Amino acid sequence: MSTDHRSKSKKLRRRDNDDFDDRWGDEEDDGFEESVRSPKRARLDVRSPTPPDEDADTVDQRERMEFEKRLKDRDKKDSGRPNKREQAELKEPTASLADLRLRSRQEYLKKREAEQIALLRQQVAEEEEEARRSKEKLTSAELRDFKKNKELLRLALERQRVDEHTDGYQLPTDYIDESGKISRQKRHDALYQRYVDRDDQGRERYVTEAEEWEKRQTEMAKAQVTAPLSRADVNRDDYEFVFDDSQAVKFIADAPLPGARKNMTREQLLFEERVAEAEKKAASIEEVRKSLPMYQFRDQLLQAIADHQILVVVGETGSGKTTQIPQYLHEAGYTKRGIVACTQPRRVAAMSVAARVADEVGCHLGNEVGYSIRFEDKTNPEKTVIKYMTDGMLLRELMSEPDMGKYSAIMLDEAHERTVSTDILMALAKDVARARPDLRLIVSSATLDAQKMSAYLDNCPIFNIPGRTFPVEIMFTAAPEANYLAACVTTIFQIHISQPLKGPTGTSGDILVFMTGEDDITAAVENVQETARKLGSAIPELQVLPLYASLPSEEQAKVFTPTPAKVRRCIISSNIAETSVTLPSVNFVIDPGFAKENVYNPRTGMESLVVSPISRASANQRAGRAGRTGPGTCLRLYTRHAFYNEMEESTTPEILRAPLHSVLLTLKALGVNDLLDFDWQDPPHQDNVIAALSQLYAVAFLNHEGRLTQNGRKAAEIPVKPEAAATLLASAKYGCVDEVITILSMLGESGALFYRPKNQKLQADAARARFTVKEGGDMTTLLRVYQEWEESDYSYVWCRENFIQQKSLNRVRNVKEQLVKLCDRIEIAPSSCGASNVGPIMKAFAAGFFPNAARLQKGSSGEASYRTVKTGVSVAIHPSSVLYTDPPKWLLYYELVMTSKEFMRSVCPLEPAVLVEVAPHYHKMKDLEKLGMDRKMPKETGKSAVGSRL
DNA sequence: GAGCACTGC
Repeated sequence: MSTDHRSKSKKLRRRDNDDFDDRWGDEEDDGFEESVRSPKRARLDVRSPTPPDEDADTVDQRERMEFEKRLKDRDKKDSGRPNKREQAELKEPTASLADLRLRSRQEYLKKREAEQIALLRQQVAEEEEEARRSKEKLTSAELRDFKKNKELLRLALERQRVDEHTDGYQLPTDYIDESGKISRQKRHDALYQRYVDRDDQGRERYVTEAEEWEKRQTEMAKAQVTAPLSRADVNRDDYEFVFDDSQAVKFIADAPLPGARKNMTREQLLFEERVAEAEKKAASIEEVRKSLPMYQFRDQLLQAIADHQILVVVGETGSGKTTQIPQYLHEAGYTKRGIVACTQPRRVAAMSVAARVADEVGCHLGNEVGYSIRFEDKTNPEKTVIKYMTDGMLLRELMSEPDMGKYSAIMLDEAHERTVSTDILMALAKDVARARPDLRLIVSSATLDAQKMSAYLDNCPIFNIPGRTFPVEIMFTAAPEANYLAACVTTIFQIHISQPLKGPTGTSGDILVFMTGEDDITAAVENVQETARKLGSAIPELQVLPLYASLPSEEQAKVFTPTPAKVRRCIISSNIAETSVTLPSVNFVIDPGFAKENVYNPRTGMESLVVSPISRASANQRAGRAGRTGPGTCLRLYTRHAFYNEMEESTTPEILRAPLHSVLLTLKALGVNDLLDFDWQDPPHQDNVIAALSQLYAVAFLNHEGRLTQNGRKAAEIPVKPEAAATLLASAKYGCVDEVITILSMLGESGALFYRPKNQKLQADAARARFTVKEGGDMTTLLRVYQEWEESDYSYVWCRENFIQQKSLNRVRNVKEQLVKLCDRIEIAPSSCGASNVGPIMKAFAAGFFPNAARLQKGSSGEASYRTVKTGVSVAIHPSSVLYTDPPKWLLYYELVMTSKEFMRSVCPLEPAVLVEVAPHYHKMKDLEKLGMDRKMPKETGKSAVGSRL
C-alpha cells in the first residue's frame, strides 16, 4: 500500500529473523482466511484445532460477507437515485454488524436478567425461611434488607410481565400515527436520520453505522484505500508489520508450567472442566467444599497440625487452602480455645475470603466469621471464631497483646510474598510459640520458598497440597528483544491473527500484557489501537484496555465486564494484575520481564522507582495468570538463558528495600530491644538499621539506651511515619492539632490528589493554583484544599470542578478520622489555631521534620538548587510544589524522591531560628549560619538572585 | 516544568 504506511510500520520493526519458527505468523500464500485455521496453526494451539464455536463463527462470517457484498452492489447501482422499491429495501434494517451486535447484547442482557431474578427469588426464599426460624435474633437492619430484597423481586417480576405483553420494547407515542398504528415511515426516518449522507453529486444516499465507522477509520489511518476493507481484499503487502514473517517475534517453546492437571490429554481436560462446571452449578456448598483438592487431605492435615506446632503448607492456587484450613481448624475444635486468625497481605483478599467462608459456614459476615482491616472491623467479640485480617492489622493488635492470647491458631497466608508485616509476624509468632505450646502456626508458601521457610521455622514439616490450575505452555524468545514495547505489540497481533478468539474449552482467548507503568501502558494501548485501526475489518475486533492502580475506578471496572462476543480483549496492565487482581478470561500472557521496584537509599533518605528485571517466582506467577479457566500460553519476551542465568530466583523481600523507621519503632513497641540480633528471616542492611535508629533517636522516640521513650510509645500507635508522628505530638504544644492532623492525612495522598487530563491541562493547573497558600507552602495549601472540600459538604461535584480525585480525598477523610480517634486515646487534646494562622503549624512541622531541612544554594544559575542540611545532598523542589516558582531560602521537605532527578516533594518554608528553637540538640545556629554564607558571593547577591526569579 | 509499580497500619 502506501509508502507512508510502510515507513510507519518500520518503527515497529526490530530485527530480521532468518530462521523463523513456524509456530508464529507462518502465513503461506494461502490467504488470511486459511491461515487462521490452518492445521499447522494447531501446533501452537495445544488444544482442539476446531473450536466448538466454529459454527457460530462461520454463520456470522457468511452473514458478514453477504452484507458486504450487498453494500458493494448497492454502491455500484448507486449511480442514479434508487427507485422506490430499492429505497424501501435499503431502509429496511438489514442484518448489519451493528444490528447483530446489538441483538446479541440484548439477548445476553435478557439471559442475565433471568438469572438475576432466579437468584433473587432464591435469596428471598432463604431469607423468609430464616426469618421464620429465628424471628427474635434478627436485627432491624437484617429485616430491612429482607424487606428490600422482597420488594426488588416484586418489581422485577412486574417488569418482566410488562415485557412479555409488549414484545420487549415500547415505541414512544410519537411513532404512532393518527390512526393509532405504528408508523413505519416515521420510525425509519428516525433510525436513519443520522446516517443520511450525500454523494459527490449531492444526491442522498444512506450510510450504515458500519460504513461510517469504516470511513472514519480509513481516513484516520490515511490509507489509500477507497473501498471498505474486507477479508478478501487484504493485500498482504499492505500490512507488512503484521504479516511479514521476518518481523514476527520468534518464540521457542519450553516445558509447560505443569499446573495441577499434568499428564492429562486435551479430551480429559475438556471433560474435567465440563464436569467441574456441572458440579459447580448443581452441587450444594458442602459438595463444592468436598470437591476441592484440599478435602482429601483434610484428616492428614489436621493430624499434622495436631502433631506439629508449626507447619509450612504449600498450597498451589485453587487448592482452597485460604478458605478451607481455618474451617477445618474450627471443625476440629480449635476455636473452643480461641480465635483462628488468617492473615492476608491485601484488604480486598481479607474481605472477599471472609465473605466466602461466612457463606460456606452459613453465618452472617461479622458473626462467627469476620474480618478486620484498617477503617473497618467486621467482627463480633463474642461470636467471631474465624477472623480474616490484613497482616498489618494483626501486627498492630500485638502491640497491646504481645502473647497472641486470644488466638488458638494463626495462619500466615501468602507468606512467600514477604511483606514486612508478614516477615515480622513470622518471627514473633515463632517466638510466642515457644512459650505457648497450645498455639498453632501455619505458614502458607509457594513451592520455591518452602524449604527456606521451613529451615527458618525450626525445620518444621512441609505439607503439600496440589492445586487446581491448568497447564500453561511457556515460550521464550530465541534472541533478546531490544525494545520490549514494540515486541509486545507485535506479539499481540501474532496471537490475535493466528489464534481462535475462543479457547478450546470455550473459555475466552483474552490477552494480558504486563508493562511497567502508566506511561508504557498508555503508549502500548495507543500503538495497538492504531495498528488495529489500520487493519480495519481485516482482522477480528480487538478491544484494548489499560489497567493500573491510579486509573479512575470506572475505567478499571471495564476489565471485569464480560468480553463481548466475536471480540478479543487485550488488557495492558501494570503489576496490579500479578497478584491483586484476577482476570479469569485470560488465556495468553505476554511477559516482557520487567517491573518497577522501589529502591531506598538509607544514606541520603531518597526513594526511587527503578525499572528492573523481575524474579523467576514473579515470572511464574505471571504465567499462572493464563491458566485460571483453561490451559493457556505465556509468551516471555526474554530468552530461556536469561530466565535461568540472569533473573533472581525470588523477589527481594520488602524489608531489604524499604525505609525502616516505622518498622523499627513498631518492633521497639513490641518489646524487641536488640534489633541487630533480632531473628530476621533476611536481616536488613546494617546501614539502614543504624540510619533508622538514629532518626528515631533524633526525634526523641528512643533514649540514649535505645529504649522507647514515652513519646515513642505514643508515636508507635500512630500509623504515620515517625517524623509525622513527632509533628502531631508537637502540635499539642502549639495548639494546632486539628490543622496538623488534616495536613498529615493529606500528605499521604498528595501524589494522587490532583489529576490533569491531557486535554484540560490549563484548566486543571488554574484550578490547582487557586488553592495556593504561599506562607505555609504545600502544607497549608493542602490544608486549604481539604477545608474547602469539607465546606462543600464533601461534594463530588466540587472535586470534579477542581480536578481533584475524590477517591484520594475519601481516604484522607478516613485517615483523619482515625488519627482524631487515636489522639483521644493517647491523650492529645484537640486544638485549633485557625486557618490563617500559619506560624504554629510551621513550628509543629519544624519540631517533627527538622532533620529534613534544606538550604538554597546560591550562585546556581537557572533552577533553584538546594542542599540538605543533614546529608549535604543536592536536591530541587518538585515542580508540583506551590513553592516551585518562588523558592525560599530555607525549607523543610516531607520526602525525597528520585525520578528524573533528585526532588523534594511537599515542602514548606522555614525560619532557621525556629529550627534551632525546636531542635537545639540537632541544629546549632552557628552551623546554620555557616551554611547560609557563600564563599564566593556576599549574602546580598544570593538574596537578589532569588528575588530576580520572581 | 515533572509524572507515581504495588501493598499495609
